[in-house]
Amino acid sequence: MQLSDSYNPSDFEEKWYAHWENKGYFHSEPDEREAFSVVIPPPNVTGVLHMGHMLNNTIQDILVRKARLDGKNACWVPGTDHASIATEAKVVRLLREKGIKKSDLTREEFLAHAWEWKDKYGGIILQQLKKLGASADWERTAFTMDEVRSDGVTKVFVDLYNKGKLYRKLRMVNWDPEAKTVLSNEEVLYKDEHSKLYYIKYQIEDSDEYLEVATKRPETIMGDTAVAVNPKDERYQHLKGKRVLVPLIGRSVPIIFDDYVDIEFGTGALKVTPAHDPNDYEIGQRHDLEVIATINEDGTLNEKAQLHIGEDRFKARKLVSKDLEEAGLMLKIEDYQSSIGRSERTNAVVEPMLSLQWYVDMPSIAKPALDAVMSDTVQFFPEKFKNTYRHWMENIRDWCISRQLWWGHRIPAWFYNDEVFVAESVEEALEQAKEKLNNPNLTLDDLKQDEDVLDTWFSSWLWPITVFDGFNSKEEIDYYYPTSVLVTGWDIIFLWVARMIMAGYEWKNELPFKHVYFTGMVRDQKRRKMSKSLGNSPDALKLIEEFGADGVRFGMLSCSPAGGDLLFDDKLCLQGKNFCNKMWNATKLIKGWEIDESLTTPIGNFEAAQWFESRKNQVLVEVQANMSEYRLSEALITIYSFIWNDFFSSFLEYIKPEYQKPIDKYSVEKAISFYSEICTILHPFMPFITEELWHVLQERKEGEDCMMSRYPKVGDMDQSLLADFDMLKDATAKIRDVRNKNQLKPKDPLKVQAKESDETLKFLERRGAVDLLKKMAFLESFELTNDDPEDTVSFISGKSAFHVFVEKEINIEEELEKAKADLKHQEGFVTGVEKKLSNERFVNNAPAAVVEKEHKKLADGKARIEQLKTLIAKLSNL
RNA sequence: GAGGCAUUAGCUCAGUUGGUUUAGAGCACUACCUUGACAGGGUAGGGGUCACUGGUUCGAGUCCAGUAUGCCUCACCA
Repeated sequence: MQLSDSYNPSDFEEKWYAHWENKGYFHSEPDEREAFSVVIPPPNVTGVLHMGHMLNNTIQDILVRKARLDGKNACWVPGTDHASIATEAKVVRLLREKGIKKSDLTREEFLAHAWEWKDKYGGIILQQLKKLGASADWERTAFTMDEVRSDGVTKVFVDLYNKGKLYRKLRMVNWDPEAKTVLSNEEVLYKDEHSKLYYIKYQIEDSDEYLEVATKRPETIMGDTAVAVNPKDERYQHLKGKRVLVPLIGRSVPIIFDDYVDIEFGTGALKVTPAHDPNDYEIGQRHDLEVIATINEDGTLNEKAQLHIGEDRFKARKLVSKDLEEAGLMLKIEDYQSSIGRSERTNAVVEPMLSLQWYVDMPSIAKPALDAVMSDTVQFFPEKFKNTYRHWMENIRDWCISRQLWWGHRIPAWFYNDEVFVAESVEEALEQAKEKLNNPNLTLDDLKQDEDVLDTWFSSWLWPITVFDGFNSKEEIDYYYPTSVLVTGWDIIFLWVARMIMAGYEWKNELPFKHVYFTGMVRDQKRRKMSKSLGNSPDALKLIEEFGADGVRFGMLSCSPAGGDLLFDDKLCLQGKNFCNKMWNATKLIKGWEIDESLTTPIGNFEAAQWFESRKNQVLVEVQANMSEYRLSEALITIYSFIWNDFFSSFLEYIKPEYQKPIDKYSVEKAISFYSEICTILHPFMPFITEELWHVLQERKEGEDCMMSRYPKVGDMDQSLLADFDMLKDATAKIRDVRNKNQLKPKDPLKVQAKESDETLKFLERRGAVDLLKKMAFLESFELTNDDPEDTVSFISGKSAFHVFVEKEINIEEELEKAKADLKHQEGFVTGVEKKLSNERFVNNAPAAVVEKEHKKLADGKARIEQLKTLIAKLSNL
């Protein structure tokens, strides 16, 4: 394959993705290999790709591709969820634009529209994931509302009901007046917002006295059915048995005494509106108060409010406030900060309402799930989320799962008058009804199915089971379950992660995944969460267009510690793209070399290859350690600097022939085989460029693709060789520095002598490394000496002095100063070590290896000091 | 109100169960380098008393306690 002149990702990214897909590389079937399975956190079917998805799916792809390269049977199941509220809202809006009102449609008609929309636009996000390189098994694409997944939902609902872990109850709920549905606690987001505290006078019945009450919500006073004070409150003892009149409407309500009331807060008197406040409702229950609901499902006041009927609750607040002022009943209005709950999906202020809903008894299923995480059976990365998880699980509350919507799984419960029958089908429900009611004449028409659907999460929590058809067949679920790792954001730890673990234990009696990797939240440079409304989120597809998928993947990953925030910056993608460009050019260099088979391999090249092999093994160990702890960012940086520094800057420079001279065959073959291994090592992170270069580097057989290659195994590391090459690198850098500081040309040949020592003697024996030092530092000679030559610029490498003969006036002052500073540093170092070693308790208590290391540090330090002192003496005499 | 997490170079972060030549990386910065794979580049360099105060230990960026600052989660008083 030919290489074009410059790196241009759009030239080949689509080509390779199509190639992989056509070859069926993404598809997995159970076999005898070890399985590595991952289920995608199903994105909302209405969604489009944003930065969070990019990060999350890049990470999954890295893990899956790595597992594949390790020879595992990798299976990444993609799919979407039906996003009840969001999708229904979207479809309602689209219909409205066409002039169709939802209320004019039957349920069936509406659902037909919704499905039409879903089939046409749903799942765009999955197509977008392909641009990112996601190696998901598209043949397995699942949807929470398809047949298999729906079937699981029904089975689970019926099962929980039969086990007595699911029930229907009248309760104060979180109502979303915009979506006109109830929400679970987890779908309500609380934030401090500015509001006002209104101080209102309630006249005491048959008296001129007033009782002052503070409230945030004057528009609810028409629903008041009592005013409460604390029984210990001295101020109100005389009001026992008295009643007050609700302002504006004049209803007479009792003054009640309840411990709940805080004497310190406000006026110490609380208006009680049982229909519209959870705490008031409980007080109402205790005191047997009337419940007067004054607010409609859509947040407007109803006729029970008597005033401002039909007005929205916020407008009504202003109107009632004005009424009160006009009536002289408003004492004062204070600014006030308080926590306001809003719907996660619609952002509407949640209205507490009394409503009959279905609930799952969570405490009854939570324990195994809590234990699994606390014992690390299910392991969290990072670990700190165990705390959050435990806290929630130990205080878990029942889960409200019904929703007043049409788009979703309809609740499998049928009513006959007040009797309810829960079954997998209406026929079964009918059988139950006939038996229970002892009425064989009942027909299907007599039963009326619950109108509501289930919370979307009630299908998502089964995802790791249902994507493998785990409620119906054994083959796949036994092979792929439990899945290997779940990659998701910590923001849905309760909404999704905890519930999946509970479902896993409830129905599979087993964990759903072994590891959970919590990604960070993608934020902008000002640490703001990226959001549509702020407009601070870059267009994901445009980014890919600009930097290439590999560049974007690099950018996302190079700054994403697990669980921490990710401060996204375009520049990181640019760095990724530049890295690709560098790899491209290095390939051009290698492919441009002319091979002369008659040339013998220089010993330097030979040793360089041996060194690189050892260095590679070091890196592999490091990468493996990082990957196994999900330190992906570090793994990538390790690989990045290995490629750039060790392979390009060192190895290729070591073996590079002189300009326009040919190279020996061995060196090129080594370069190509190393580069191929590098492609495999980097492939999980940057799949496209590595596949492209893999094929450019050498002709490959059909099916011999980088994506399906094998990850290199860790081999031996020659520590002595590595040490010699460290000296080579260090000495080269320092000689170059001498050139820089003395304005010597990079290629003026220099003479260098090193003081004879055990390490320099050893280095000299490494003939190839010596050759390379001469080559890299442009030396005309390098030899050992026992003298301390004059007229040289000197430095210390390791513990040995190196002398560079510069044919130039030396700035003695500067050299002396530098040497003295270095000496001071070294002396401080040695003093520290000596102190340690003179401490008997250290020598006696520390492990032998540590003590020995300290001895070596001391000896090396002393050797350096000696060299420096000699150098200083020499300079001082000049 | 309860709990959690953080504080390391100008910025963003590593520092893997306390011991690897008295703290690392990327970006940013400085100097020099441009007809040679690559200026989307090369070569080298400067920059940190690891928030503060005590303690444990032979040894602390790493463990403990307290202080300060910041962030987050949960539960909430109208």
